[in-house]
Amino acid sequence: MNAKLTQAAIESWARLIRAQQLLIERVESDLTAAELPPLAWYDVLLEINREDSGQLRQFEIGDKVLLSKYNVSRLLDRLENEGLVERQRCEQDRRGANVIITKSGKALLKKMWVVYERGLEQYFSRHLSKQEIEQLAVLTARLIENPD
Amino acid sequence: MNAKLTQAAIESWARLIRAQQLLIERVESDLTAAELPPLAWYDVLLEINREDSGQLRQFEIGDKVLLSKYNVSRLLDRLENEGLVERQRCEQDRRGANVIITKSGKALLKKMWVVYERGLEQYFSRHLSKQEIEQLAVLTARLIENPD
DNA sequence: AATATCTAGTTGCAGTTGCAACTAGATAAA
DNA sequence: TTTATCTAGTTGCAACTGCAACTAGATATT
Repeated sequence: MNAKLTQAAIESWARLIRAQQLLIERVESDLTAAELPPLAWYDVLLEINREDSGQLRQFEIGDKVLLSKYNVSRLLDRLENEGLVERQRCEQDRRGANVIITKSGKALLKKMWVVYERGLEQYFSRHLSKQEIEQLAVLTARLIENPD
Repeated sequence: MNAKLTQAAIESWARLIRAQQLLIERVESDLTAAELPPLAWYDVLLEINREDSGQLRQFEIGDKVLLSKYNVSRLLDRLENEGLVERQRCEQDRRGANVIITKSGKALLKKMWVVYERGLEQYFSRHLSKQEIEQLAVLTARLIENPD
C-alpha cells in the first residue's frame, strides 16, 4: 500500500465515484420510466424480505441500507402509507418498532427486480468478465471494511 | 462477457454501490466537521479552475460534474451568493452565461483540497496497491464508457 | 423573411435529505 | 430507588433534488 497520493489514485477515485453515479442514475431512470418507486424503496423492502423472521427493527434497516435513522423513519412512513410495510410495537423494547413486509410489498419487490435485474446486466455485468467482477468485488470489499 | 446474471455479479454490484456511498459519506462528514461546504461545490469550482480560459458555460459544468441543468443553475446561485463565482453574459450566445471563478473561490478550493486529499488517502488509496488502483480505474472506466 | 424547432438557462412545486432538538423507554451508576 | 446516561425513533427547519413548465435566444425549414 502506498502512502503518497498519486495522480493515478485520484483518477481511479474519480472514476469509481462517477461509475457508481452513472449506474444508479441509469437504473433510477429505468425505474421511473416503468413508473416504479426509487431504488431506496427496493433496498429496504429487500432487507426485510430477506429475514427469516420476516421482520426487522428500524435501526437494523438503517445499518443495512446505510440510511440515517431519521431517513429510515420517514422512508418507512411512505412505505407504510403505500401499504408496503407495517410497523408493530416491539415487545422486548417498547421504544422500538418491528417492521414487516406486506403481501403487496413483496409483489412490488418482484416487479422492481425485473427492471433492476435488467439494468444490472445491461449497465454492469455485461461489460465485465467473471474474473473482473470478482476483482471488483474484492477491491470494493476492502474499501468498505476499512473505516480509515 | 457473460450474459447471465450471477450471484457474484449481484454481490459485486452491491459492493460497488456501497463502497462509493461510504467513501462519499466519510469525506462529506470530514468536510462538514471542518466547516466546509459539500463536495459538489468543490467539483464545480475545480472544473472551472481547470480551464485555461478560466471560464465555463453552465451546460459544460453540468456535463462534467454530472448535474442536471436546473441543479447547476441553482448551485451556481449559491456559489455566486457566496462570492465564489461570477456569471457573465456570453457574447457568442446571449442565452448563456460564462461562469468564472473568483479569488475567494480559488482560496476555498485550496482549503477544501486539504481535507479532501486526506480523505482520499485515508479511505481509498491507503488500502490499495498501485496495481489495484490501476485495475479499479480500468474496470470503472469500462462501466462509464458503456451506456448500455 | 416567416415559421417551426431546438437549446441554454430559470423557476414553482413536491419530494427527499441532513442537522438539531425532541420524546420515551432502557441501561448504568449513586 | 433515584438520578444520570444512553439508545430508538420522530419531527421542524433549511437545504437540495427531480420534474414539468416556462422565457429567451439560436438554428433549421419553407
